[in-house]
Amino acid sequence: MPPKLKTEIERQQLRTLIIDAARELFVARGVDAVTMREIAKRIGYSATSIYLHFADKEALLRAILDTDMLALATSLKAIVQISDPVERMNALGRGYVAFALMHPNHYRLMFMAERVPCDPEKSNLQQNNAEQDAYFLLQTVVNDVYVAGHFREDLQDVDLIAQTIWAGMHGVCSLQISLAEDKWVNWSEISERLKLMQEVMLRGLLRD
Amino acid sequence: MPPKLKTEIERQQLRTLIIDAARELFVARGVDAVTMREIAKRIGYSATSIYLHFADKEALLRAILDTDMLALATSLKAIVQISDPVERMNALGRGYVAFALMHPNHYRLMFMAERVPCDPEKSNLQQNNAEQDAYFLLQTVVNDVYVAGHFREDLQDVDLIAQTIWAGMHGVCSLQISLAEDKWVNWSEISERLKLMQEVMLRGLLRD
DNA sequence: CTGTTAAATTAACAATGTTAAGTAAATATT
DNA sequence: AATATTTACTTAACATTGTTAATTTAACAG
Repeated sequence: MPPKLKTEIERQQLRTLIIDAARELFVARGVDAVTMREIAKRIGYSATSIYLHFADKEALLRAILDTDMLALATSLKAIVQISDPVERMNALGRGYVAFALMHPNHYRLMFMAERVPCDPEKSNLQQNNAEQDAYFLLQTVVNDVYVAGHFREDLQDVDLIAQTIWAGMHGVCSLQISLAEDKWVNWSEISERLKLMQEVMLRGLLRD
Repeated sequence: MPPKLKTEIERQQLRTLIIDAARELFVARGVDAVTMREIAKRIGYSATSIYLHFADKEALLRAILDTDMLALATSLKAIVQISDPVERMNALGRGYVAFALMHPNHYRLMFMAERVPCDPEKSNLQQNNAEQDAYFLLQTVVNDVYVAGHFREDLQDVDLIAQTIWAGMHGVCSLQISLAEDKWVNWSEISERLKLMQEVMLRGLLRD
């Protein structure tokens, strides 16, 4: 019962259907816990049909990650309107953390999983396009603060500063995502942990 | 061919043998990539024998994590000899990061994996014993700095400070472990990223 | 009308975590 | 000493998984 000869558009639609179904399941229960058969069933196809669109489960995951990276960049796009560079940088951090905590399982797949998430070679996203590349957006925003002369004078490496800010935000997010339920630690409120991390970053990086 | 009636000590030895073999394989290739049959083969038993000592693969992993947590605490034990509280806190951070980067796959299992790593109920480790509980050691060291009056005066919550320091160190370590090979980002040297994070933490948390 | 191709399916495989059933030796009981 | 039970293990077996091969059905081309 093959309804035959699909247009390129129809093929893309099915591809997207698979991606969306798979993402929903991956995010809800983790990549390893979701079977190809289950994804297929969800959209009314047999498991093997997925292999007509993706080489294997890994390739399917990569395609999902691509769209999630785009979603992150898109969710941060609006902050470029903020005129004060330091306030813009703060807003970027807040936006990043908001995305991470609102979509913890996406975030886990994107930045915490075993697989390397992004390779410009294998991605459809445009590197160094602020609308698609959140890291480039961070670089840009940090560079603006640098050019405005707000960082301490011994800090001259924009990449290094950006990566340190990222590490600080990522540390808060990933500890929360991995260990929030951990009974061993008496966790403070996530909002307080985030607030203190941002203060520490600003005090540590900016001129007095 | 059962060589029969083992003493409790012999049972413990076999248990440890399984744990050590499993850890070596898990660390080398990841939990999901290693099969129970493979672990068993490595020590000359059949796969089902493992189930006489561990309920399932998850329980085996938990037992491994317990011993790794102990290894972390043990590797940090020596820093308590440092008399200056701030220097002691610095050394703790350096030691933590050194452990993470020297044993990245252990670290991944301990703090980055999907499973909640520690629950005092299910662990054999003693919580609040600095020789077994690295988080307690961190709390203690941070508290010493607090009591010595070195933190900014608006910082009154030792747990919150400790968790923020942990987040900063964890951010550097986990980004490195997950994304060091990522071609998307032009990474600075890990040593520089670590150094800047420590500076930022100190400037951000301590009195001027 | 016939042959080729496209889009899907069902069958089949090897591998995996795990459980069930079996076996042989040491111990316990009579 | 003979038998029964327990212990420590093994082999068989199962259901599930990712994936490939073989098959089906329908649309299109000539």
